[in-house]
Amino acid sequence: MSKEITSRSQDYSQWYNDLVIKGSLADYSAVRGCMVIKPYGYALWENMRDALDKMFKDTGHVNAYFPLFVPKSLFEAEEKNAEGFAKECAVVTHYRLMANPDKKGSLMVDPDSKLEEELIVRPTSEAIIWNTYKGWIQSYRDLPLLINQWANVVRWEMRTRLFLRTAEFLWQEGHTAHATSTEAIAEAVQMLHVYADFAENWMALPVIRGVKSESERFAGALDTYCIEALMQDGKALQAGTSHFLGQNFAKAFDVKFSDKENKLDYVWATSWGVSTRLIGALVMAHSDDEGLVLPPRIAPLQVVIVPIYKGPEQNILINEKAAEMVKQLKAAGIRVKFDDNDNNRPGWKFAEYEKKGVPLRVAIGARDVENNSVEVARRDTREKQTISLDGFTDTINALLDQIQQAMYTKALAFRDEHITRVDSWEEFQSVLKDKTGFISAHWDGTAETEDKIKELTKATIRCIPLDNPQEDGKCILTGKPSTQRVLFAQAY
RNA sequence: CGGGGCGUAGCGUAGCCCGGUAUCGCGCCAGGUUUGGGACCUGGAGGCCGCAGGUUCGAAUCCUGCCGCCCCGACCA
Repeated sequence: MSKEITSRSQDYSQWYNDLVIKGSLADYSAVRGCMVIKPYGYALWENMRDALDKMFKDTGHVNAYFPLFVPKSLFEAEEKNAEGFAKECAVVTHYRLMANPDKKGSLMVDPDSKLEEELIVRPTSEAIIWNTYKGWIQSYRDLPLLINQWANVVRWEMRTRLFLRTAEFLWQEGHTAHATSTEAIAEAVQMLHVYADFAENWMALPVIRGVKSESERFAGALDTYCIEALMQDGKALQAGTSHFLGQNFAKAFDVKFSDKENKLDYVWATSWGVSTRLIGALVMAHSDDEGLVLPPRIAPLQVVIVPIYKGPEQNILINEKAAEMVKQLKAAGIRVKFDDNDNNRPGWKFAEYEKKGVPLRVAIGARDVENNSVEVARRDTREKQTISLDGFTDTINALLDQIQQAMYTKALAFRDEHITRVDSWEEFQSVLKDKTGFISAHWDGTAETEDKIKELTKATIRCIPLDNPQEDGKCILTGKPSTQRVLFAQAY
């Protein structure tokens, strides 16, 4: 990692934007606060989506789709939820345009097309979904209801950043209904572990599993479980959340079921989601100054083969060899591209695929064909080695596994180095300022103290880790008694 | 909504203070030589200098208004 990104300079924003844009993941769009996800970035998202989707299905969930628009009356039904999102909603008030009589060639909203009831563009779908579930659930036999949807949502943020906080983003949201509180909590926790599993094993991104403090909790939830990751600049990023919603939404939308004893009760709910923000996490956790570094398991391209030749004879010879390699790799399920584009020279291609974070680059030239070998360069370490074409596919597979593992190990080491146990307020401030990262410290458990710390340092409680060891201590700020340490950090 | 910065070719920019036919790089097009770490040569295309108004013989440059973008705050379950 370079000095540029270890310090929290003002250039960090620029560094991040360059990675995303020059890595061909996404770009700013003509719509304020919204981004265009480019084909390469979308292919990455598809790989992430497919892996997650399989994990959801393996845990018994099915996919469905609900409307983009939420009538205001439904939106406001769950009071806390509505209040939490009210300040960032896009609202549809009219359904028609007309020619502007005062300005030729321009359109205006037709005042006669005003909607009787405004439609909220979903910032999240609890309301519309629970209104639907009301008609689907009568008996304990209808439970549990385990549904996920892949969708876009809109949150009208004042300031946006590519992937991390855009006005519109893609995500999945699971919404489940259960007969008992215990079962719903188990579901919320299970999905948290699914997310953590995905982050660690697919994205090579170590995360801390925890629960949010009351003031950081999802609006309308009784508990918010979360995974928290650490970025290379020492700031934390909430990478996924899973909420135990209690009976709040069931009560707001009157969703009751008869149990085995024919007693009526409200159902218990969860919701959980991860978004394209994960791509931002990926970029900030692994990239270096040469560009993106993508973990092999989700990289759109795992291997790129670059031919190096002088003259058409060599070209033909190398192309034949490369075609053979591509065939072998594809047969082994490896995502490979042979870049035989003659417009760009090898050096240009090397740099290009490094920016895009392709895990392995294979260079093949005349001398390689002669030696029955190729040169392989790892993106994560930038090491090059010459390998034999005998057992080529196995070697590549092994290298991809090694890269996946090494990226995780490296990120984990960085993360662990940046969890600091702190017992004094002075140290708390100096660690935040100089070392950055997570701080494990005692807290008196009050929202007032949490607010005060945020005001003084911009650090918030990221989570209370699951299975957090209990120990007596004194609050870092107030000195009041505390029973456990919690994790603080400045966050995205 | 406050504070700062910026709008000049597809992208990145110089010129603005001190007014006089818009600079350079990348990219693009054509041809050729090249190809083991972002090649080179030659030729070429591409501009309402953010928009509107004003001052002036003359405005990218000065003045006024507007619009847009970026950064820092506020905001971000």
